[in-house]
Amino acid sequence: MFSLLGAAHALEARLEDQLGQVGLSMSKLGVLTQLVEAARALPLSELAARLSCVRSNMTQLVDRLESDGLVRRVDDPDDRRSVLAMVTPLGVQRQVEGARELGKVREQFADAVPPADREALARALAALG
Amino acid sequence: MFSLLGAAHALEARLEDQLGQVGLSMSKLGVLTQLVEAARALPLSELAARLSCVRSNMTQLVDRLESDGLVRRVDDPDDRRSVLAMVTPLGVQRQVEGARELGKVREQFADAVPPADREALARALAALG
DNA sequence: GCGGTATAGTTCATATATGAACAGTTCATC
DNA sequence: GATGAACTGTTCATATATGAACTATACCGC
Repeated sequence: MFSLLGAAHALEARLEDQLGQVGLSMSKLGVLTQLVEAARALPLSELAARLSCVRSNMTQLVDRLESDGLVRRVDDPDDRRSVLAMVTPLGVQRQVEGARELGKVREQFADAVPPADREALARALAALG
Repeated sequence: MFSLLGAAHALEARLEDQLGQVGLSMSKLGVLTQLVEAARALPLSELAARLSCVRSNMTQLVDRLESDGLVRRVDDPDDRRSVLAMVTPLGVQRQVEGARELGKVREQFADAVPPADREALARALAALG
């Protein structure tokens, strides 16, 4: 159990480190990726739901993304309660860079797992979901 | 890669939840367990090293443990720079309760992994360490 | 239309973690 | 013995996350 937590911790550290080279974090990249994939501005609640976190967390995350210039808050014309997060051109560019860095880590990860154990690993992890 | 992160995240949530029932967190239980196992007061740096975190984190963690009444700060008679964390009787009691809750999660975890995949899982996780 | 309920985002308090900067202390070496 | 390097814990700023409390808005049933 603790090897799983340890491995995940080490992996997260490597991810944060790699993303740090383009000025991102896993959380920030997650938001940008959702916005890029949706190809439209999304309400903060929608983002919170997609990234499985509470709304107050998204408020702060978008605050930071906004002050990084990667996202802009826009009023929702259809619902005055709602605030949409819209990715900026710079944000799109960063998302691409972040995804590239993520890909590198993914490769290293794949290389590190003994090929014979991949299926069993996937199965065991799925059983824990 | 993301199933690993997801599984670890879910596991952590279950752990925190279970420990929450006795008023602890993984971090707090970690400190208490180190102190109980060492059977003596330990300097905060030593605790930080054992739990692989930075010293400033330990300062805050011990602050919270102290206000919970589970730990006391004591001057180190041999080194005036050093501050020792000493577990209180209540802290010892909590550690026992926390370890019991941890054991429950460990059992659930073991039960969830298909027996045939255990070795491969261990091997794969070790390769990622 | 009104009233109650649900939803959206924010704010606040809190927990966990990092890293930089700082003050006091120890220690090796000259 | 003085000096400088190394170490101790703390403080501060920051990032990430949760959950409770709050305001404004939307919507449902009557």
